[in-house]
Amino acid sequence: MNKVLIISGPTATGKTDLAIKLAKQFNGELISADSRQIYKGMDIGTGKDHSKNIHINLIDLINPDQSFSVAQYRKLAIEKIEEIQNKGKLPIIVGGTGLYIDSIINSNCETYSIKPNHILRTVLKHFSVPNLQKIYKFLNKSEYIKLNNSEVHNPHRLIRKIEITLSPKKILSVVPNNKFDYLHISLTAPNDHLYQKIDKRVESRLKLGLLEEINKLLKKYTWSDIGLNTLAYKEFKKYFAKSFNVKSVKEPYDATLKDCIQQWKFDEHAYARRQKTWFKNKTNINSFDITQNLWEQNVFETASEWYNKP
RNA sequence: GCCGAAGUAGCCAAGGUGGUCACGGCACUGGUCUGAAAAACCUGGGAUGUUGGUUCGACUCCAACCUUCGGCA
Repeated sequence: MNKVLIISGPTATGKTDLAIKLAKQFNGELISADSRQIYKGMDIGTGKDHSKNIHINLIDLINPDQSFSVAQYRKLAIEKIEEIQNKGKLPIIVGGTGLYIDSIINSNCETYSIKPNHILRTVLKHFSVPNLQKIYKFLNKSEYIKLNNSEVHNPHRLIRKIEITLSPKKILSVVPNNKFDYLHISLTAPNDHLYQKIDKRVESRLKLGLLEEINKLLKKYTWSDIGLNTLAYKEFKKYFAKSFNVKSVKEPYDATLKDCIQQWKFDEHAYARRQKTWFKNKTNINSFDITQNLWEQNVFETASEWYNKP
């Protein structure tokens, strides 16, 4: 048995709920593909709101001040998939981090074998984008001219390209290409529908005590810690800078708090759009619009057919 | 009712001695992507309150009207 079921889609489409139902149906076990739920202590903002008696793998892995990357995720996820398969169960990957999902099923990227060069990154971090462009152009002109307009202005990507070029390991070790028999189900919905759901969820997360959670995190961590550069947290930086003793959300909201909340909503909308773009253009995806009738029934039919096929 | 100020995209907002119908930001839209991805980047559409007047030509000047804000009644 080499099957893996994948449930993806933009935020607020009900991926986890669906995955839990499918897990019951097909004797499955969940693996998260979520780049933020890996952080311990960041629960309300990242939406770890599933019931306690559902076990989800690959969440709560590290503290918000620790770094993590897709290459590490890939390794852990593949190990976990095999472990679950060996138990005779169906691994179900569920999450909205498209890059993480792709690292499992489209593992054609040999650069995963090139580790970050922290010294280099620390230096390059201070360079302007035009200077990074010059450096990369100097090092590898033929690759440089292939960069598209968005890549060439993206400092992260330029630094990584430089890092790869300078890596002593010129002949890249071949990353084993894991060929799982996977079914990729992706949920989607029109933007307006998602925005409404997102806005409601924002309000409910505030009521659940998001601000208290942030307060608690700030006792151990700072805004410059990488984990706090996350939707639902970073927007409140302004508010916490202003008032240190935030106890709870009181209505009517203070003006600064109101701005933070509005910004959070907008950021979530933009995030959902980016996710849709990512999944829209992937091949081999079965897409289901959750505003259509019978979508869930259709998902179960598709999944059953795939699951029962030898 | 009177006096003053202001009316530029869904919101905030720049501008000029009248001259290719107008800077930005947010929102919204589409896209990029492989060891930071809830990140970081790229792209697109949309506007001069209304009606007249002056002028070769007005968003810019003038008048009236409408609306908003402040002050006085």
